[in-house]
Amino acid sequence: MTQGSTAERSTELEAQLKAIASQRRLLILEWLKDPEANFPSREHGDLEHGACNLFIVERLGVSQPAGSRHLRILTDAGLVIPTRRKGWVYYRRNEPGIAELIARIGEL
Amino acid sequence: MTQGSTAERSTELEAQLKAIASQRRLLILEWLKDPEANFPSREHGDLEHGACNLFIVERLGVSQPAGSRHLRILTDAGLVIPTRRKGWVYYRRNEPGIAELIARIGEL
DNA sequence: GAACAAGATAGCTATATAGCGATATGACTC
DNA sequence: GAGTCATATCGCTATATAGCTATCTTGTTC
Repeated sequence: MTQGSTAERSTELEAQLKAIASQRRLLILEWLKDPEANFPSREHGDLEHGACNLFIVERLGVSQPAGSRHLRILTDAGLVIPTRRKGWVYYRRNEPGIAELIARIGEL
Repeated sequence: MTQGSTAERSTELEAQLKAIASQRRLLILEWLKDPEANFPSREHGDLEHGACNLFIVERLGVSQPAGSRHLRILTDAGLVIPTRRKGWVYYRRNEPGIAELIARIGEL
């Protein structure tokens, strides 16, 4: 059984809903739809893996720790995927995860 | 213009997401899919208008004020519709509102 | 219109969330 | 392997949310 109980699934859904119930995190998800358009390239090919944490934090206009936590909440909810490369962490949308959340909300 | 600004719409979306990012409120919406099955009838024909506040509070297992606030949050978010009748308030799902929210989340 | 009952609001406490600055961790670079 | 830079975590404060009891408001009934 890779599937949790109903209660666990409910709690997970609640966590995912809380993850997107934030203006800043909605913005992050929106920006990550098109990293090339929304963020500078740190080096050739970076944007394949999404946007550098550094630029997300900067664009959010919050402190680095605050941005880091928003990204952690999105990561824990399975909505973005971090990729470590060189000294940086790049974040991209987890499209299957997002699609699954949308499907579950569709059952409301 | 009946439509608010983008910022207002975003804030409204955030409020709606926060409204459903709660186990208790998700339960209320679920129960209201079938008031007849989930709640006793207060008098003939009541359930057309949804479930009586009283029974929702009781089934939630929280105090009356706590239940009242949950219902207010759902009402403010446009997800349920209250109907006052005799001494009671009945709540039913606002299906168009829920559908609109689902559609907006689908754009995530 | 007096009595009563349902629901909303007020005032409070406890917990959760979001922000910050400071610091620890981890990974490149030399 | 020492230094440095990006990111994560810690410790704190401020605000938001959720619960309670007590009380106010409102609508119904007699």
